[in-house]
Amino acid sequence: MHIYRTHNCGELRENHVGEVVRLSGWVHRKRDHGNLLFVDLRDDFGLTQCVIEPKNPIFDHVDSIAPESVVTVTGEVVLRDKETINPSISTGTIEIRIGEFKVLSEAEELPIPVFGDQEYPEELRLRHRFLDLRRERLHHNIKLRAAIIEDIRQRMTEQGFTELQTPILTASSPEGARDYLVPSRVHPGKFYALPQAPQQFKQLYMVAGFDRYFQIAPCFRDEDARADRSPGEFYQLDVEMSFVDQEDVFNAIEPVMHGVFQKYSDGKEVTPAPFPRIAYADAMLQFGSDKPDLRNPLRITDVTDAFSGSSFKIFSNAIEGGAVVRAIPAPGAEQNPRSFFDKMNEWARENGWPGLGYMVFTSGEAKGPIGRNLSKERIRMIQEITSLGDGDAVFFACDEVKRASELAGAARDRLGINLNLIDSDCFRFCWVIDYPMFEYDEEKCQVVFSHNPFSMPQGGLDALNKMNSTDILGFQYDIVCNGIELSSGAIRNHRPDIMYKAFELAGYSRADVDMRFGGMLRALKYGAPPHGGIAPGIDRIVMLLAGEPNIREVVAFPLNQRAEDLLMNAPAPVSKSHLRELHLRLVEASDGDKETNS
RNA sequence: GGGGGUGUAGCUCAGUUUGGUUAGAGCGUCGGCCUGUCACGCCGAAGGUCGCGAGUUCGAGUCUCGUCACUCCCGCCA
Repeated sequence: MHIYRTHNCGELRENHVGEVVRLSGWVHRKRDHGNLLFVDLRDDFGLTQCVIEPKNPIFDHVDSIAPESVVTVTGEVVLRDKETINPSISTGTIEIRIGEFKVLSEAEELPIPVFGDQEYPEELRLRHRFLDLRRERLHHNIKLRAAIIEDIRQRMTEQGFTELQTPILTASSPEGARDYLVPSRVHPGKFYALPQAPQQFKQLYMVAGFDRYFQIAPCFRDEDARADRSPGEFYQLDVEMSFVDQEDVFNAIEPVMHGVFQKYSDGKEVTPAPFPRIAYADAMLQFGSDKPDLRNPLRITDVTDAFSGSSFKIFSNAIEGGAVVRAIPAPGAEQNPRSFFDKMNEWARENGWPGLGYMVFTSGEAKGPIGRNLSKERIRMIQEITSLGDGDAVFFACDEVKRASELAGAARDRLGINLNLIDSDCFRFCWVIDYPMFEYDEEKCQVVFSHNPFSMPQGGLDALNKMNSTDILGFQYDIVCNGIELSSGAIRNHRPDIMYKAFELAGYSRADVDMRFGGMLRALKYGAPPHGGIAPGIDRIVMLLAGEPNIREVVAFPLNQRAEDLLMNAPAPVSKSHLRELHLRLVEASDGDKETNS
């Protein structure tokens, strides 16, 4: 008989009755009836009930074992009585009569129990992650993550993608997020950087003639955390394809995303391919966001014309000053008390907006302070544009374009929740396309890349030469699911002449570009195929499918919000000799330093 | 860097609004009882720097100020 086990804890059935078996696992739970003791034994595969009676000489030994100790149980599989069958576990028709009981590893009193679904503080959970990972929720999430990654690999491979590796120690990238730096021992004063994404390497693979690349790639960015953003590191399904246009990328990715979500969505409806495509400008208008949540049926409309030159002076004056008015519908909201509408306005003001006007349509009239100041024709115009009528209400966001969009988008989210309009039982995908290539940075007072500088501008060199730079669109796209941005992607700029021109518009000289992107440019000068790709975030995909509100719930060993590893104690100070070897000297931060740095 | 929330037993939380006797409950732990449980049940016990510091007061878990930790958001994330 094997020293540890003949079966696992989720394996035994009625057909094993009569066999003497050996199981090893954790003591999940004990139920002591005085003259009868039940021990639930748990491993990765399941739970098996073991039982012992006091006439057995080892009863006291078994009785005294602490929960979560690791033990080996040897004994006969016996059938349970009909009335003691437990249908909620796979091994519920049998139990093991304990013959031998060996303790492999005793557990001390637990800082967090493994049994039960009580919530515990995250700090405690992170410090004892190995215990938290034993618990059902995290254990399930991590196994789900593994299954999803395996499934993605299979789907990508089947579609003719080749899984290729890229370096972890590489060069700092001048655009984008803050890098994690690694000092070089061999080259005093010089540093490697961890890749923010394998962006340039995957393009180099295309140039090297590998037609379709993918990788479950680690990415490192030194940025502050959010609920859906792990600090430090995260994983992307990194994809790049040769000789493709935007539609080819969509056609390659849609079946993978749809397939994975369909398989692991637990019956929830998934948007069938092709996913809706929404132009960036339309997304900003209709959803007030570049990551529209299509589960929310509300659509924002522009009603500036209905207020322009009207006697509702607050809006008409603002419009003369360049403002727009966006309407957020609240269908069926008429029955709500006045406080419902006032609270929305209050919320907008609390968040720094001038306010949120509203109108309630009832028995052919528009009630509310705005309705009284507006002519019948204008009210009819608003009803027409918003497709609203009696019984409905509408909110108005009046501000300059960007801020009005933002407010309308936030109000749309809020109304969707308050009016209970969100269908939570589905995964709604869309593509957001036609991103502007450049935008004007108010602080820097110059045109900057609004997305990925390596993207191909729509219209190519012609557009860069002739168009107003902020009007130029890029072959850039995002894939969004339930309001969460899963990925950005683009058709890349594979032409050095177009690259120089694009960077020139963003204020880089030819010499700048040569210095910063020399490797990439050199590659493009010796025959580069047109190519493009995308990189959906693995952690966010798992988060959506696991139904978790926080990305740390689907990462086995996450850093906390301040980018610390509480289990391994990182980051940590290093010895002087270690620093010396790397040609580093620590500088105490004085007050003066702090001021000049901040 | 900024804003919000939280901080009371090992853990989850009540008590803070309106300052007033010995700060409570559940889970866990420990002890006792219990032959069919699977969130076993019953009885009992131990367990507290009310995050920390200062202040107001005859008196502070409760009020004020400061500070720290965690978390959510803004900034940031080509």
